[in-house]
Amino acid sequence: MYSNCGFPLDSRIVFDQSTVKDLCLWNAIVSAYVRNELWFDALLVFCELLIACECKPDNFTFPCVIKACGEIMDSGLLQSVHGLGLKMGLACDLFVCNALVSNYGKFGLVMDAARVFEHNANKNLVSWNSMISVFSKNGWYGSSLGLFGRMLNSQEGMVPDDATLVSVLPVCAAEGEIEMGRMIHCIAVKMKLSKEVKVSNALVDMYAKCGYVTEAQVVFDKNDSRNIVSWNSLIAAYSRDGDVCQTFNILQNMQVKSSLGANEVTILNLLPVCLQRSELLRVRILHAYSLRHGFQYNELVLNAFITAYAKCGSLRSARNVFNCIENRTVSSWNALLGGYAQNGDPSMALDIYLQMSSSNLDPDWFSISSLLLACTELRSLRHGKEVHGFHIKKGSVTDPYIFVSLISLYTRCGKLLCAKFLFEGMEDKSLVGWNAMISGYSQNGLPTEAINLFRKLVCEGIQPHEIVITSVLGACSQLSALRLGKETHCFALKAGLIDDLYVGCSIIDMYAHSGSIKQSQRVFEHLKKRDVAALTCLIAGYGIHGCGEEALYRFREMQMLGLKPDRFTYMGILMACDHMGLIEEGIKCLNEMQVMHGVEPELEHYACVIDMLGRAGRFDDAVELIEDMHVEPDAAIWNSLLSSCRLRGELDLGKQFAGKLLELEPNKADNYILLSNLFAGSGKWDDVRRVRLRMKELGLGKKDAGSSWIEVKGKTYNFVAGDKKFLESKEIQEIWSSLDVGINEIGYVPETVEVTTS
DNA sequence: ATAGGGTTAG
Repeated sequence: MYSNCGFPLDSRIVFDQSTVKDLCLWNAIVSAYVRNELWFDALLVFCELLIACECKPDNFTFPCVIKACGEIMDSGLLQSVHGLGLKMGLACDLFVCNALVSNYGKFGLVMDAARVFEHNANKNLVSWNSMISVFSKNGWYGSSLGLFGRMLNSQEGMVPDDATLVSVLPVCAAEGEIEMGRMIHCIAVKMKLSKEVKVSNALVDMYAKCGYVTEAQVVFDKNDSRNIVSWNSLIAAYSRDGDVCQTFNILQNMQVKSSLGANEVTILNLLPVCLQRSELLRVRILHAYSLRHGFQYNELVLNAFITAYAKCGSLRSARNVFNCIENRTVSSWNALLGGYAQNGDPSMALDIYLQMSSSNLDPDWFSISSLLLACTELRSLRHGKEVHGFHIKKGSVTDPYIFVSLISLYTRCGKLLCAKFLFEGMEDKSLVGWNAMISGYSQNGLPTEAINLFRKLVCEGIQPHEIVITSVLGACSQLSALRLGKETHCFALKAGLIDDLYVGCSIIDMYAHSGSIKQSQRVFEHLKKRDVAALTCLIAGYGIHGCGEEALYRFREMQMLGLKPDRFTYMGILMACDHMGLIEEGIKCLNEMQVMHGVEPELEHYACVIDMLGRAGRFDDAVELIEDMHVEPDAAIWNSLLSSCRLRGELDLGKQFAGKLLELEPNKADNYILLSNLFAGSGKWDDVRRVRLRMKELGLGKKDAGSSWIEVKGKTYNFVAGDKKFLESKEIQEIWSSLDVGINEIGYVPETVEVTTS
């Protein structure tokens, strides 16, 4: 009697006072403890029962004990109890079997659960549901759906209930099995289960995870009984879709229409959609709300805030959240580590890793993955190799993420053979893996290899996605391979990937680099959505083609449309100005980028303007600008000034610039050649000899030979200066001679004083 | 029934 009132202590007294203890009494006390979640007490009484030997536990005792084993997370004990049950001949009992199945499942012992399930001769609905759920919760998705099918076709005529549907729907969600999901939706409607809150919520979740946000919304709208889980699922749907506005609209609706407040899960669903600087305020508001509601004790919430703050550009706030965590787990460290690695402070990421190791925590695969990203960003092969070594030492689990990160690390550090070795060793090469390798080739100036690998990918019957197309277009662009580029453009059209903004940009860029700015413009005009990046590509394209005016026009148009130019846009416009010698416009752009759009000029931006000034002979202005910069000038800047001095015969200034250049790059042959050409231009032959002697002393080889190539009927021909391979062909020689004559007639006088060593 | 952190691209 007491056992039902939540006073196990009282029932214990009654129990202890009884002189004759029958099984009924034992069972009452065991189940009282279980009901009150006093698992250890339940197990102790069970032991007492066994020791007392007065009576044998039955098919009511066992399920209680099995549940207790599951709750205290002791799989060994569970197995012992199972053995005992077998000995007592209870292993075939329906209730014992069902309890065993779900508790084996809890420990991930799926095979053991399945064995018990199959062994059970009289399965009821709970048996089927339990097994389906065990498969589903342990990631055995195929088996879960398979068993669901078996259940529908079973001879016992099993009819699924809400619990069944709620177990299989997450499987469809995880596997993106929209067809199966729809079928289950039909079953739910037919059986009048679709209005059950749990079923309806699971449906919303399933549609959302399969990418059908509208359908998720429809299911949500059709059901009037909603709880916080329903709202959370819908919020998650829009958040996953990256729709910031809708995500927060739903939140507002939830608060207004149903007067429900956000809980921890709501926050966890809201935060991932905040991944831009512009969402920082939202994160701060959510943070304040969370503090007010005591969510700061939830580890998941804190980690999510660290990530969100980092993504929104406030690494300081991310750090503050982290500092407030009392019991830091590997996950908390990982959140911070990833925050620094992904958001522009890779060296801090390495620092965090050291701190993490010294606080006795063992980095896991997530940590390694972030570390590799940091090393890649830093182009630090040394650190990268260390991390790789550490990963191998840890047992080197073949995690696809790690593989891809390693490939990316090695390609970014120019070690393509290492990358290729890893790529070929990948068991199932993911699309991302293919892309890492393809873009690796492309980034290292090996566009032909990139395209060949892409062909291989298509031949293997893999369907490429937007990102791969972007990489391939980048390779085409480098080759100026118009035909190949067009082919890729068509491929993207056919594959329906053309509406992606990145793809659009790459196509514009590819046509511009392949000599067809008209095509770039046409592609741009046909874009469904024009963003900053697309306009930037077009502006840069105009720059390449010497259309400075058009570039400036588009640049103004962009601002009128209310689009904010970014650092890439400024790079494009400055290069266009540089190309056309539009110095004043260039200087104006440089001056306004910080003031008007908050884009801080980087070295490349300065380099462009300095190059312009140098070409115009305004060396004083150039030097003044260098002194004003808040960054140290790099070799490229001195190189460009030195080149300008050579063209203008500015010997003394040139020598100064050369000094700076050689300080930074003392071992590059090209720099010495440039200096020697400066001397040659002024007839200082002694100095020329001196420079060349110095080169010999330093053991510097020849300058890289300049080369050019052209695509004719799909075949690419390479030309290197001094190459006799093609010039032997009579036709080419004849054309060349006539060009030579023509160019002289217009007044071109070739410069012959330069001395090259090639 | 809803719940995190990592990989590829300009």
